[in-house]
Amino acid sequence: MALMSSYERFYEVVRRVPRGRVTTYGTVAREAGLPGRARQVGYAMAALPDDHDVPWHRVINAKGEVSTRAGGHAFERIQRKLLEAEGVRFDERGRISLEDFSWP
DNA sequence: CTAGTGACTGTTT
DNA sequence: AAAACAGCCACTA
Repeated sequence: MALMSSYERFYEVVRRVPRGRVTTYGTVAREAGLPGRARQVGYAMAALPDDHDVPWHRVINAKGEVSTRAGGHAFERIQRKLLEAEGVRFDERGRISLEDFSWP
């Protein structure tokens, strides 16, 4: 696997995020060797194929919140539920403590 | 080719 | 603490 698209690089990084931890878009870009491309990470997540094995729900924004998306809040609700099921705790404002849960 | 858009972020108001 | 700004760049029309 010599050549990988930037999307595939992002997916590989997200696959390394352990259960019960979260990481940010900017961190994924940096770990993938493409610093400053946080927006592309979000774009890559939106473009995930149906048969992926990428824990996309562990990727949140730099504020520690689940990012909102165009179209509706259904996915955000699912994302939060998945994280809570892994033991990630949200505060009363719907934010995660990056101090406690961020990866690496 | 240009222009608009967006699962973002760090800095400055 | 929250909002505005300026970078960022692949994708689409």
